[in-house]
Amino acid sequence: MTGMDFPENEKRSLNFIESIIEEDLRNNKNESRVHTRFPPEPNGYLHIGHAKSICLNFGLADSYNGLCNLRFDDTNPEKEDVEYVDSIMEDIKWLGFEWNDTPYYASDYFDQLYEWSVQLIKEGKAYVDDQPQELISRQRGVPTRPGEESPYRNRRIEENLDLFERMKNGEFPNGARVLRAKVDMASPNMHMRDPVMYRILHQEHHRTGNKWCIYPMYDWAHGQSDYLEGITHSICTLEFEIHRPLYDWFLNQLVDEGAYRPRQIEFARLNLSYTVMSKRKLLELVQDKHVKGWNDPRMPTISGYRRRGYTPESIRNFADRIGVAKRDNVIDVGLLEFSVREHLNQIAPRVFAVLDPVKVVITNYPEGKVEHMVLENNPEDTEGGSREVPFSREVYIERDDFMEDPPKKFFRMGPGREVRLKGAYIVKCEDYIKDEDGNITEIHCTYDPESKSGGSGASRKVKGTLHWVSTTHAIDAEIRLYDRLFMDEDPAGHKEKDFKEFLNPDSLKVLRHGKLEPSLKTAKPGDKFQFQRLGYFCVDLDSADKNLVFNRTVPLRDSWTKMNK
RNA sequence: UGUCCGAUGGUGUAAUGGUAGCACUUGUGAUUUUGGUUCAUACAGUCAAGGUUCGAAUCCUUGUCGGACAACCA
Repeated sequence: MTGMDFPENEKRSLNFIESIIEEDLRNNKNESRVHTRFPPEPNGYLHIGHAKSICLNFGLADSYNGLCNLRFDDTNPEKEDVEYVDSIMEDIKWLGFEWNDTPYYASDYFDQLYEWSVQLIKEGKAYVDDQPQELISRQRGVPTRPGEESPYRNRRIEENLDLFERMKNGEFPNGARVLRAKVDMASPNMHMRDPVMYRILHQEHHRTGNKWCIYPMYDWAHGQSDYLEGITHSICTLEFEIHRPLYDWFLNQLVDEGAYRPRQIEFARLNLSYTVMSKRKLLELVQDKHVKGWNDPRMPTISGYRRRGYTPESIRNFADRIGVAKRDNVIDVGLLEFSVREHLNQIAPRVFAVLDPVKVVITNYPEGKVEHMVLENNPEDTEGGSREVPFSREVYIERDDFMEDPPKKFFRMGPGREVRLKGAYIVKCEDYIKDEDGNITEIHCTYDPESKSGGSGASRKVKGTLHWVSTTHAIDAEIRLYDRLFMDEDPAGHKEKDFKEFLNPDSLKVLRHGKLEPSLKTAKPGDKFQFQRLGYFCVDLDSADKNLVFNRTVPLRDSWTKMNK
């Protein structure tokens, strides 16, 4: 793996999974191998929650010189699709990870799983149940009381064998029969009450086509897949904790005591404030066209963040910061944004862009004169170089940067005040013009020729510094200021409500006439910039008219707005 | 009145019987050609009650609170 930005010398303490692994290593368990896996179901795009799991699984394999498989958990053809398979592989690569060997698929094990099922039937540990779903569910009962055994539970082995084969051969319709493991109907753990191993599903599979019409359930497929791949540490989220006894039960039926076997370890999934991360809900947003696709920049998907301008490094650093534990958590989305700013601050060139322009005329600056001001691209990057920005008699500044009657703590332009136009001159506001509605249409300034940046008189200090764009040289661009899409502060708390009530109506604002400095003319899709005082922006490309379009990745940290609250 | 899991500053996460540390947030200050960045500094924590121990966030007991589990989803 490449590009992890952790200082080598920094001593990192172990999280609880690392502690478990190190103990296994000390005990020489499984020949001291470390082999993890990332097992998404290809039924949606990866989101920021998956990023945590990816960083964990691939990161662990990396730090213990082990391997990490990518395995598609494709046991339910009703929801799955190759589009998702492809996007998942793309997103993992983009995050900077490489999976062991080739991608693996649970569907590659359908034959082996079938064979093992036959073996369990022969051993009297599995049976075919003819009852309808509702009845089976009712017999399972409630967690506080023992369940009731199915009348088919003690069916003859030969009959089970025959029925199971006929299930496989397609002799029965969907839902007619299931194969169940004979575990314990009285177990306080509902998952142990004779769980379903196979259901009948006459449904084409995106990889096995029409070969199968019975498909294994998660519990019957997952641990066995881990075993077949030589996984040592099967790391999953907390909701599978209660499945672990069943995970172990199945393995115990197939594997001798003391032999190699995988071990399931659970951690708390990521919850992000203001962010909905349920695949079901995200799918609904896509299908109902609230967003333009899974990679809409407002989506908390990996591909959405990528398009919005997040970097893989920042997401990996975020994953490292939030840590791993078993306690339920809600991480402030501000921490993700901090991680993004932190990285973008190092790599993104500063440029001038004016989103809400008002014209400034420098009355004592010669008409027609143009000076090319030299500006540092990035003060955080000594090798970032510099560029020339044309300056002339008329420039745009941000409407917010002028106040007719400014309060004391406002450092920017106001009548009679002096400010510096960054990289150029100190100007003084002499006058301004308003239209009949009271809107300011033009500001008149004079400039101090001695104050040119880099010149002998440049040391004079003024309170404020403004960004600007020469009116005759400015280029236009569409600039999208994305806001948080979801208002859902506690995703877990509102699960019964329609989450769409929490959609933020301001989540997409388009400013069609941003004025940009001319160097941006050559910007390419994916290029990232800091628009001074406005935030970090990433070039999207509007496929329709090839106009320059910028997505705001994240606003700057803004203490000015805080001061005014 | 089931089983399993969890509980450390506002939010997260370390300390594995021996100094409760780190990050984000927040406050203050310094630097600054953007009020950003950077740096310094401050505030703030072991759910409760017992027990074991020279010593407990850590081990034990009880309680409280929170989460997960009753799909032919994963």
